[in-house]
Amino acid sequence: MVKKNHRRGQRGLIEADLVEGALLEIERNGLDGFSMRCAARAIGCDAATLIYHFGSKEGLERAVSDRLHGEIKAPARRLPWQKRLIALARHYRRAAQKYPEAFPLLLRFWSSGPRDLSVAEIWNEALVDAGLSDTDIPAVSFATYAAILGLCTGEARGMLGRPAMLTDAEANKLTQLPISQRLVPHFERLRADAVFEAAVTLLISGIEATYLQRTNELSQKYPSSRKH
Amino acid sequence: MVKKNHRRGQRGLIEADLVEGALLEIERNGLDGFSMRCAARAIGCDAATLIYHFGSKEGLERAVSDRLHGEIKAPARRLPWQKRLIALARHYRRAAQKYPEAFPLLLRFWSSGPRDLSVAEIWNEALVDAGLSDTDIPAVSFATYAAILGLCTGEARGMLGRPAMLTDAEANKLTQLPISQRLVPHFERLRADAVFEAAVTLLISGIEATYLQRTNELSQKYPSSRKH
DNA sequence: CCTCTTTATTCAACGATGTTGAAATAGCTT
DNA sequence: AAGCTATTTCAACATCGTTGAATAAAGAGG
Repeated sequence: MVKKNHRRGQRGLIEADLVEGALLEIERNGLDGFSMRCAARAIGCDAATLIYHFGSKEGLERAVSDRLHGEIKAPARRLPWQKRLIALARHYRRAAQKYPEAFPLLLRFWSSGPRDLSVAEIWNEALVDAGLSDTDIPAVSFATYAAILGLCTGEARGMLGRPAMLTDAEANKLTQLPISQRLVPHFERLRADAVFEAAVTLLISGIEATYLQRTNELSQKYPSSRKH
Repeated sequence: MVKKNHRRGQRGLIEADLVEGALLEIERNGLDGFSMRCAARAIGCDAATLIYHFGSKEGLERAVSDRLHGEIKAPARRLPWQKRLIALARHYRRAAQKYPEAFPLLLRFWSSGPRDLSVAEIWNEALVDAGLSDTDIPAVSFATYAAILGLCTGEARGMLGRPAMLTDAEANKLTQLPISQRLVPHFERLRADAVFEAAVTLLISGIEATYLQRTNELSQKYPSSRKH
């Protein structure tokens, strides 16, 4: 909460508080229900103040998105590239779990903030250390990043918490879909952790299989975790 | 356009036209600028009519999302599982290119419509034919689907069209990021096709490497495409 | 200490939005 | 023809994002 009617008219510095308040408000009211006026009231200022600092509602949301990128910590450089990518992915996932409502903003303002340049650097560096050529890296970097973001967004939106089927119409339709019907109990038993691990393993072993020789020493030293 | 002041009060059937009009309006005005009143005017009806049919703005958007799923055609079952997954992914990508503004709705209303149950069936069937066990499929299905959706959303949002860096502040920051700086020309030369191919190849060869024996006959008969 | 300038905040107002309840209308059934 | 029901419209409401003028605080220079 910013102190009101006190030391007004001073420079920046408190913008971080405004962003933090907006983030909190998004988590309280949802991304759709988020409004400048409610956020301003919760923070203790006027809606026009937020517009003054961030230009528009979109500007504020962009700032919140950038704030979320602050949750991503750089992994130790001595780690093998696989573990570095996994660490980054875990940070994104943790951010998605901590701020599920605001997380989709990352997909909306992808690569438009200053902070994610730093993340991209670490990401690309890991791919360099993996042995990929400079010409291959951009596509792989983009693809893996999109995959992780999509995955975390899906988990944040609660795509696998609830029972997949609810409506009667859907239940009826399900009887005509043999595979899906057979898999229902497995889908119900699905843990979010398993999905995340599967995705990360898929991506990393995909990189190894596609771009690296099988006998690569890194691949042997730190083999991608294989299911049982 | 629904005829106005003419044959009013008749049953359903034209709901598809309302959805189509809303989809067109979203593509014209963007997802953020999309409003019930504008859509209604473009369609030729009142905003309240849309609420009557879809319950709310969110209901209409959900219907549009379901309409988008209609763009996904089932691939021939005789194809090997890899080609089937690739075909599905291509359909999503085409939908993202055809309706870039509306496409993010798919991430928003993931697995809440009736149509995507059919898509899920095909998706899961491909994984069954790949030789995955029933216990492994849900996680892999979810992970790959999230990855494809994230990727197409990224492309639809235009994440790789424009030059990655614009601001002076960002350009300055870039000088301290050696890897990213070195990769800039490669990122500028990046084609969207390459990103998509890289992602799909990564996922499929990841599945093969993680869940299948190397000597699997399918993997030899239809090897995942390797870059040059 | 006063004054001037710059920066930050508030207030009132505007047009537009999503949604609602009552009223009106068209088609179907009897 | 009359009644019924499903559909559409209209008017109204509260709320939204944004703007421009007014105001207050802090810093600079004398």
